[in-house]
Amino acid sequence: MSNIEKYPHKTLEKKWQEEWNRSNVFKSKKIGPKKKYILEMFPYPSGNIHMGHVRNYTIGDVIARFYRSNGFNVLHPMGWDSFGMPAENAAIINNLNPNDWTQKNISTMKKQLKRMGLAIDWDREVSTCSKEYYKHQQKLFIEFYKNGLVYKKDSLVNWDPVDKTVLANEQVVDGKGWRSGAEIESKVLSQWFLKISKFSKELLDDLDKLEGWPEKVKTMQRNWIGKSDGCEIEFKLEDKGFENIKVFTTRPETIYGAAFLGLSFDHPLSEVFSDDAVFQKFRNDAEKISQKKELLDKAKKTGFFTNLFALHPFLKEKVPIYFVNYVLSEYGTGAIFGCPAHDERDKEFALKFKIKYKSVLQDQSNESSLNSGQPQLINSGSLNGLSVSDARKKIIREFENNKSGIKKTLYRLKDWGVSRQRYWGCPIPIIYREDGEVITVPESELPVLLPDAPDFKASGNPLNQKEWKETKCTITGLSAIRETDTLDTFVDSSWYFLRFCDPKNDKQAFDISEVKYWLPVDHYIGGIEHAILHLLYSRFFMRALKHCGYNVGKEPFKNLLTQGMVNHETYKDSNNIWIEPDKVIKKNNSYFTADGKELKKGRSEKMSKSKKNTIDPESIIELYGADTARFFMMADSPPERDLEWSDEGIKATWKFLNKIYNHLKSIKHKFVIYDSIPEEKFKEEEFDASNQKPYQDIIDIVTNTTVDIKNYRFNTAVAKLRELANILFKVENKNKLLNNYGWSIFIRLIYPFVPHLSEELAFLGGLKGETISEMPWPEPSKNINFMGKAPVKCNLVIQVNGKKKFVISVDTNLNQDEFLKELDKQKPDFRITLKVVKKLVYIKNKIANFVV
RNA sequence: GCGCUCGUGCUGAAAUUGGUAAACAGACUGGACUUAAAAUCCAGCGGAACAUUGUUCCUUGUCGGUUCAAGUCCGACCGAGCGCACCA
Repeated sequence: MSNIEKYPHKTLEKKWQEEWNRSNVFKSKKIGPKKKYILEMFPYPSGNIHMGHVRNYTIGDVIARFYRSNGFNVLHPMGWDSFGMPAENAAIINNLNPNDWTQKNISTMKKQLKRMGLAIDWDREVSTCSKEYYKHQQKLFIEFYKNGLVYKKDSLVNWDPVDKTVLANEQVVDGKGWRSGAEIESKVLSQWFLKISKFSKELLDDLDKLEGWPEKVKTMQRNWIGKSDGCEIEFKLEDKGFENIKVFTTRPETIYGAAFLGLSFDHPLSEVFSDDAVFQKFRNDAEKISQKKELLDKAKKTGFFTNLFALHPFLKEKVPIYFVNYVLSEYGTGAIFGCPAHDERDKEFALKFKIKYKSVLQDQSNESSLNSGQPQLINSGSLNGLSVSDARKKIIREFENNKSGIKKTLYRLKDWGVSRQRYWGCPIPIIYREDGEVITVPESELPVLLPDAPDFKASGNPLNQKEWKETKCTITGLSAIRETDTLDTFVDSSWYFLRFCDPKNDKQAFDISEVKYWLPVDHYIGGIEHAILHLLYSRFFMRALKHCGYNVGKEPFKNLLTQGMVNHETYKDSNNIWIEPDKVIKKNNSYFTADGKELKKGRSEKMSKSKKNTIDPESIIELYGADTARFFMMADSPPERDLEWSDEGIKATWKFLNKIYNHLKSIKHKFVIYDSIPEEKFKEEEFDASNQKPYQDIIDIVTNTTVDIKNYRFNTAVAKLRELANILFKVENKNKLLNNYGWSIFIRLIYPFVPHLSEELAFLGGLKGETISEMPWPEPSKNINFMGKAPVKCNLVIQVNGKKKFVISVDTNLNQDEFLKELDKQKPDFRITLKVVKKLVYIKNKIANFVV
């Protein structure tokens, strides 16, 4: 057995968790102007926490504890995104009640989170599946409805055949369900929509103001909203018996190159051909490929000629009209003008149908266009000789003058379909009366509760049953049917950060003064996978609330940190079956199972059950303690990058903490609370020049660690803390006072990362009646003038022609002449060997470059 | 095709405003302690050359540019990851 004591992480962590609980030190108070709202994306209660949670919540906790120590009122709450399909699926498979299943998971995961030692105000806990929460959500839905932000319409929807529900566009990834992975089918259903498209412009423009968001997330949202500046052009038909055809284009200046019109298969004009068998064949094929991404990618351009012609708005020419299979019905007007000379798709189509076309832009390789730097318009009437941007401006004016076109901006963002044909979600508070009226449930009758004991044996939506859906309108007494769809769970998470500000309010979703005080969330931490889903919906909700008259800000999250995944090595056997890494035996770069079968080592991938490379946080906390797990999570990689899990890494982290604990115990350190410049204290003892450097280092580390944490650079903050420990191990016996001071600073700086150990070390060092959690952060300071004595020495790099030659140690703040004198003293030969010096660049305290 | 992010040792990585490249770790190697192992402690750890333990040179994907000075700024190219995409 080892001769040093293993540090008692279990008893120690339990002790401090109980102490924090007892003193209720993390309760949020609404006093004074300085606040910080720290939030991590709340978890879905799936059963147990995983390493991704550990990383997410540790990052948030470090930030929360840091700002609390820095004198801010911190709101750091936790809740549960507790509606959703896994509960229902578990219920169907194991014949459980979804609510029981969910509550059990919440209580397990709450215990696990508490063991991590998070500084959370648990009094503010919310759970989206509780009627106290969804009651307010129903009220908000009704308000949105009354303010024109909710509507119902028949629409072609994304149908997930595995989860048996509709998905929003954002939830379909590469044609597959984001959760089930099933091929998504198209289906017409009557659906509820939230009018997110009303705010397309704002949602896009305001991204520029979100300075605290990663560029990547903003780009993803920009792409998703998809703005196109262009022009809507109206073509008259040669045969007066038909309506004009509107097309949308972002390149109106190429109008003189228009060789045909292309319509989508379901364009209104298609009705004319409903009896035409050839057209029907085309239409069926086009419809099919539009529904499956794989078909779409492979499909060749094809079409159907209508034998109709449109008139070119400027040329007296006829333009043939085709139905084509590559124009989307839901974008723009579902019609385009084809310009084969300058569009690859139109070119492919024109070649196939032998449509004649001409170029309207100078060839890029042509000499005259090279001279001017940009191509000019040709064959384009009044536009000839203009650049693309000038021609565009001019042609839009001409369209608007002869009333054949209008400038227009389109957005790709569509309204948010929120109907889900599932039981375990928030009921939509709408009833359909027998007289045909659709009305909202009166406020006094809210919440519309889910039935307690649903019957999952019958197929389809359990709400779609007589006992629950049949009701009466209390105003008219007429009988009515309840809406049986429930809301998408992304609605639940679109306002939970508002509810945390005032979680117990029974009368309203939140009190505006509470929200005004706490919002926006100052630091929001979560996975990149919500870049366009949850984060866009939440931004929409704020604007929707504002539209309904709530005096809330526009942006919910001021700073966003998207943390990377936790990865772990993977192995497969010869049958491509995943093997747990801890069952792998390594021999000279080859890998085997216990019974000798050779394995292939795969890439390090995100921990997942299917790849069998997960590590259970509970067992890690059991073995090494929460502090070790937390410290390891923050130590190696920057938070936004992926983190590689390694058994050696976690072990080495534990060794470091163990070493600190045993060392401080053995030297019987005394915890002291000097502020940043404790010079008077130090005067009491002899304090010679040998202590100057370590003292300076301690001060620098306070400053730099503080800056690092503020900027999310936790890995470098940890490196500096290790550096400080290394310095203090060396300093140890030279000066007791400096040593105590250094370790006391260390204990306070390491507090956000390993709070239990920090508290315990201060306690062992004699801190009584107060805890580190209640103590202010050591104040970073600048320009330390050491004990009023001579300024400190510094290293000066001597370069010749920009290349380092050597380093000398000199007094700080020398001017150039003083420096040269000092240089000659230390290296008498150096300047002689240089011969001719053309130039000397001298930067105080940093560098001297001799150019020869 | 369009956009974003990023290329640094064996590995994770570090390097305020351009100013000592590789901090802090992991793995590895050697040594001390031990009957032995573990634990712990000490030392080494980008490459090359000359030389016998110090000196010189090279090194941040490639090529070029700006500068006294470039991992950092600019341009082109190569490569990786992610997002969007028949969006007119």
